[in-house]
Amino acid sequence: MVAAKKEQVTFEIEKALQQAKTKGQLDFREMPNFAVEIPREKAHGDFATNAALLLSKETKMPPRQIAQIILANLESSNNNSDSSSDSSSNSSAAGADRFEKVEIAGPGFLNFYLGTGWLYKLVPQIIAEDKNFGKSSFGQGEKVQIEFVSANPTGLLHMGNARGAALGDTLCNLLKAAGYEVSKEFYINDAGNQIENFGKSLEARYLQLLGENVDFPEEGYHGEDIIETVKKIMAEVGDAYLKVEASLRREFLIQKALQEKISNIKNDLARFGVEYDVWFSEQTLHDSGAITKTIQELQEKGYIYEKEGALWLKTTQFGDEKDEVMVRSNGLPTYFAADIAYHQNKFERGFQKVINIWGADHHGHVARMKGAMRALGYDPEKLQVILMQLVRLSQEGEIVRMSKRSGQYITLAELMDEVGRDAARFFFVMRSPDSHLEFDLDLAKEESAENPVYYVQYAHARICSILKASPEKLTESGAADFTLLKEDAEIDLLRKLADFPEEIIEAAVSYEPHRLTRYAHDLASLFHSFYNSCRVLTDEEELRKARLLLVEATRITLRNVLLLLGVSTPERM
RNA sequence: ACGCCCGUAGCUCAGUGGAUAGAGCACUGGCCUCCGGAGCCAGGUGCGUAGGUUCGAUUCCUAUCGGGCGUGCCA
Repeated sequence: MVAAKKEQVTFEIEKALQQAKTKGQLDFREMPNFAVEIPREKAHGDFATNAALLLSKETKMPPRQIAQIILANLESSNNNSDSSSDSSSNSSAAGADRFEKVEIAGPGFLNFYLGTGWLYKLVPQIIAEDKNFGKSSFGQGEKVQIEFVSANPTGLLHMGNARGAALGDTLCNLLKAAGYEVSKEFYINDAGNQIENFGKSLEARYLQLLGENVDFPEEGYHGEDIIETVKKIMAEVGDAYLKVEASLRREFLIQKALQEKISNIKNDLARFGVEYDVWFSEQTLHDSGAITKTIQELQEKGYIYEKEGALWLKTTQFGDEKDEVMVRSNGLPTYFAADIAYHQNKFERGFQKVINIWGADHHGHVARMKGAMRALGYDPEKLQVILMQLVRLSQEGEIVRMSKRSGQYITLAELMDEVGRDAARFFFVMRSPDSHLEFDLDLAKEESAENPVYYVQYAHARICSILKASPEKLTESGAADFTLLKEDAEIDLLRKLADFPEEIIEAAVSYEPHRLTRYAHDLASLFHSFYNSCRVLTDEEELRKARLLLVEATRITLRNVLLLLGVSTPERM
């Protein structure tokens, strides 16, 4: 709705510029790339453009004078349209869509005032669209694959994984709402070195629990959870693997433990509201020969050479500081080689866009991976990596150091126990991925009104309460005279509701889920203000009906945005 | 040493090549005969520093300082 208005404004300005050029009033070669935006200040109208400022240099004229010319041409084209529509039986419908007024302001901005007519059509539209309000076909069904979390199955999910989960899942919801076809994927690193390590750690714990005196591997996983896992396995098989060959024992423990770990991860993520479409095993890439095939392909294209018994990829050709090993001298492919094969596999599956959410500690990997994709003949632009900065945990004013090796970290499960899913998800998505998110455990634990998620949910619950208390059911008052909604608080609320579909598109295309929490908070805030200045259940029947429907439209929008965020929508709190 | 990210109010963070840079928390003072006070309204010396590009820079560029991360035949 807003988008349509914006297009109209853009179109009118272009028409006016063209007209001025034709008349010889303005001299420019190409249509300037002017902006049409919703001004920060309400006093600056519904839309504003900087077209005159941009043309100042080329035309060698003062911006305000240019604005004056544009304005004059806007008016004359408006008049033309008006006179043509006058011949129709009723010109007021067309007139309502036209600008109420256009002003020159500041250094040369043109401010457009639309009036309120178009806003009054909004409420019934939102109510009719209901769960679909906000959705669009912007993405035109483009197939997008998004991989996130992909935590090593050797441990539990930590805060960084939780941030990735919240961001990734919300981004998926956003992209779907914006008309993309999205597939969510978790890449299971169930092969390679860390699995070897995992096996050694499991074995050591197993033998220790059976009373054997063995050292724990230096590079092993020291976490308590490994012991728990081994205990569970022992409850099933006892000491049956005490005296078997070490490699068999290790293999058994690895398989059992992986099963248990992955199932834990799945459960924790599901509890966090995240369900994947695909769980992709790295091991399958080894088993199917996909990695070998990828390496061969790179070799044939001349990107691979041998040195000191290892195969190297010429990543320096892609701007890397040094080349990377693909196959170690012991014959085993590296994680990097597997990851290239994995990404090739993604493109082979026909995705037009492939998104990864990685921790910032992997940033060195981005250029290499994009380079590898180009080497394989794919457009690296289609691979989008969202880097998120690491989560800092603070408690009692101190930064808590987290390390997977040492097993010192707060898990996703613990986080949900303490602060709940709603608060955790909202909190993680609230910050831009670029920010070093500081998670204050004490504050989060408090579960008090300090958490912004309650503020938004409270608005929703409050609305539900009003609707319940209403003397008439909404269906009885489907129609209303919305022009009765004249208060500033009402108009502000309507404008915010109108923004929602475009807000989704912008958040989706810029991969910025945090815009959504901002929108949710702003909308809740405008509702609370409205609530305090306008009584909904007033004795004036017509006004009551109009306000009830406005409130219902607000409820729908709040619910839809919370749904996108994966946050619950309580009717009572 | 080099590379990437960040530096905005007391704290945690938004934001933009444009008009008077915002929110939450904290602090102070108001607002319930009335739909939920987990609410509303009012209150602020802030864009790390120095140059440059521009009609206009907090935003873009360069340098510099401070913090985080990375630079493995680990993942």
